[in-house]
This record gives sequence, C-alpha cells and structure tokens, in this order.
Amino acid sequence: MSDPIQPAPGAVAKGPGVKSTGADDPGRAFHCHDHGHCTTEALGRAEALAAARGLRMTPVRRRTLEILLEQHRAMGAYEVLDRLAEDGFGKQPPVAYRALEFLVEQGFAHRIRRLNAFAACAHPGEAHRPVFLICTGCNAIAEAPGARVSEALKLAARDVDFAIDRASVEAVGLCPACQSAAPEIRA
Amino acid sequence: MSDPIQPAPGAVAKGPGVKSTGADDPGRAFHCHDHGHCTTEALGRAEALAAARGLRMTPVRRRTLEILLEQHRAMGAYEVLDRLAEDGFGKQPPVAYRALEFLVEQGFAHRIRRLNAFAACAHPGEAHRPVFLICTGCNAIAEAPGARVSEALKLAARDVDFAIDRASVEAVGLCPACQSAAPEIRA
DNA sequence: CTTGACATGTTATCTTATTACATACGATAT
DNA sequence: ATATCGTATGTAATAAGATAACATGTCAAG
Repeated sequence: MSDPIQPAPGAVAKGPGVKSTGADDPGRAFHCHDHGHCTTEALGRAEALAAARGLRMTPVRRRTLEILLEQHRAMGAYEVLDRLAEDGFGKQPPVAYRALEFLVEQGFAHRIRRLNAFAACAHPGEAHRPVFLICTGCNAIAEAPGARVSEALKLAARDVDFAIDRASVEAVGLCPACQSAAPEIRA
Repeated sequence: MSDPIQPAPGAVAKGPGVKSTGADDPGRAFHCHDHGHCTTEALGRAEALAAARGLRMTPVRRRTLEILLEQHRAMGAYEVLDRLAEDGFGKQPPVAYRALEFLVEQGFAHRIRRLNAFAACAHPGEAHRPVFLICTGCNAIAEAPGARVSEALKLAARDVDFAIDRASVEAVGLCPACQSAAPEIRA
C-alpha cells in the first residue's frame, strides 16, 4: 500500500517560477502543493458525500479512488485494475469498470474521453463543469473552471435548437512547467 | 456504388416545424437539406485542397470520405472498414485507420472522441473550431460554430498558464426533431 | 433468521486501435 | 525507358479498452 508522498510523481513542477499553491487553486495539479492533504481531503469528502447519499463506499471503491488520487493524471481502467488486483481485489475488467463507473456517477472521478482514462475529481461535491487540461509533457491533468466555456457552449447550442444533456471539454497542451522545459528540447 | 439520396437516413427530421436549410446553416445536419449537393461540395473541396497541398487523394481515401459523407453521423473505423472491404479495398483495420487519419489530418473529417468514431467535416478548408453536437435520438452530428467557446477556453487556460495545443468540445443531447419526438415516449 | 437489494467475482466475448513487416505505386532524375 | 526513393497499400498478429451474462457473497430491513 504505497502511500505516495508530497510531490506527486509526474505532477509536480521543479523548474523556476514554481509557486506553492493552496487547495483551491484551479491549476494546482500543475504546481507544487500539499498532495497528501489534497488526497485526504478529496477522499474524506467523497466518503461524506456517499454517506449523505445513502451509498456504500466499499473497499474496492475507496481503494480505486485512492489509486486515482495518488497522481494528478488519468489512468486507464486496466492500469487501475492491475493495482486493485495487487491489493487482493478481483482481476477481471468489470471490477475496475464498476468501481470507476460508481466514482464517475457520484462525481468523485471524471472520465477523460480523449485518453480513454479516468482521473480523480479535484472538487468532489462542488457542482462544476470542468474543462480538462491535459499536459502532453508530464501527463498531468488539471481541471479549470468551465463556467464561461459552458455558457458559450449553451449559447452555441441554442442557436441551432440543440438541447445539451452533457458535454465534455478537453484541451491538450503544455502545463507551465513543461512549457519551460520543452523549448530546450525542440531547439 | 449506392449514392445515397436526398434525405440522409437518420439525419433528417420528419416532424413538424422542420424547415429546409441551405448549405451554410450551421445545424443543417439536423434539418432537411440538399444532401447530394452537400456531399458533392465537400468532396470537391477536399479534392481541391488535397491537390493544392500536393497530397494524393487516392481511391481509398476518397471512398472513405464518401462513406463518411453519406450520413451526418459518426461511423466507427470498423464500420468504415467493412464498407471499404465491400468495395474491394483491404480488409484489415489499418486500411481504414490510415485513410481516416489522413482525412482528419487534412481537416476533411473529424474524430469524435466520445464515440470513438469519425464524421465527415461539414466545412473542409474553412478554419474552424467546431463544437460537436451529438444527438442521442437519431445519432446525427452537427458542427456548431465554436469561436466563442474556443475563446472562453483560451481564457480559462491562460488563467492557469496552460498552453493549449488542441481541444475537443463535444456535447450530447437532442436535436430539434428528436426533442419533439422524445417527450411522447417519456410520457 | 430470512429475504431482497445491492455488490463482487469470474468467464467469455466484443470493439477499438496499433505494431511490424511485405508489396505496390508514382514522381523524379538519370 | 528505367532505376530509385518516398509514399501508399495490404496483411498478420496482437494490444488495449469495454461489456454481457451469470454465479456468489454481503448487508441491512423486516
């Protein structure tokens, strides 16, 4: 049960200009932050919400969320499955898919369609329409506030009389740290 | 070589309030329109653009685009592959994937991540950042102008210093016609 | 303690996508 | 006209992602 520590691997900037940020920073996945706290809080919130909704946060489900929370990146269902199997849970795809489905339904995790993968939600419980920012440099994923995007989307749909049920907005590019790093490579 | 006719199957509204629309209507996929013209034009533009770019619009590529153009909906790679095989082209996945990749790269088709599928571009050649509207009722797909959404997205990214490379905006819901049809079913 | 709803586990299968390698085609330069 | 090189096509094999169907286990209400 490796409980990975502070600077989450692959999600933490080391370069210059990196500032430590608090839990409410939208782009915190891209910066140094107290990841232990970040994890604990998300887990706690999920537990509380599940309880409040009369749902069961079972061992597989909790562990699945823990696994996703370890890093600020998306994981494929099979990657999650392997981890679960290591921990003594079932070894077959539905085990992972069901837990992930539950987490997504409850808003504790998100599905990143572009990557066919899943990522822990950074703001469980808060109604939000996140825009996903996917860094191709370090694979980190951040959720940016998507209220405005969502609004623009709604308008665009209304112009053609389309009734939106749900939407996904995913952008790939470079996080601040990888922008600093990449040019050296390209040059 | 079935050259599918006017009202594209699955893409054309039959209900009340349906108006015939011109080729420049953003949501035309959801309405009655001259699909033959719509197809011919897109194909012609693609040909011209390929030529202008010094690229080869080979038989598989052209046929692949034709297949996508038949209907205003997304098709899976294997569905396209089957059609290609019928026409005497190769029967293995790379045949379809390569042609589709070419079309997407050249902006003649789009990849709809949410559906793991592909759809012909409604505006080849015109620089545009489409928002995809996917109707769950009839599977039609329309491209709405995404300039504003794109702008909002850019701002959201800038707030966290993220450099967007490309983005996908996909909304699922009901097209005008299916909105009229659905309530009867639900009731 | 039984029952019913829900959760977990397994098998099997399906769909989507890629890697690797062989063959054919087409434009260019001899 | 033909050698050549880059590009396109074809095939086989397999990886990666996802679901259906069914059996078993668990927990809490009655």
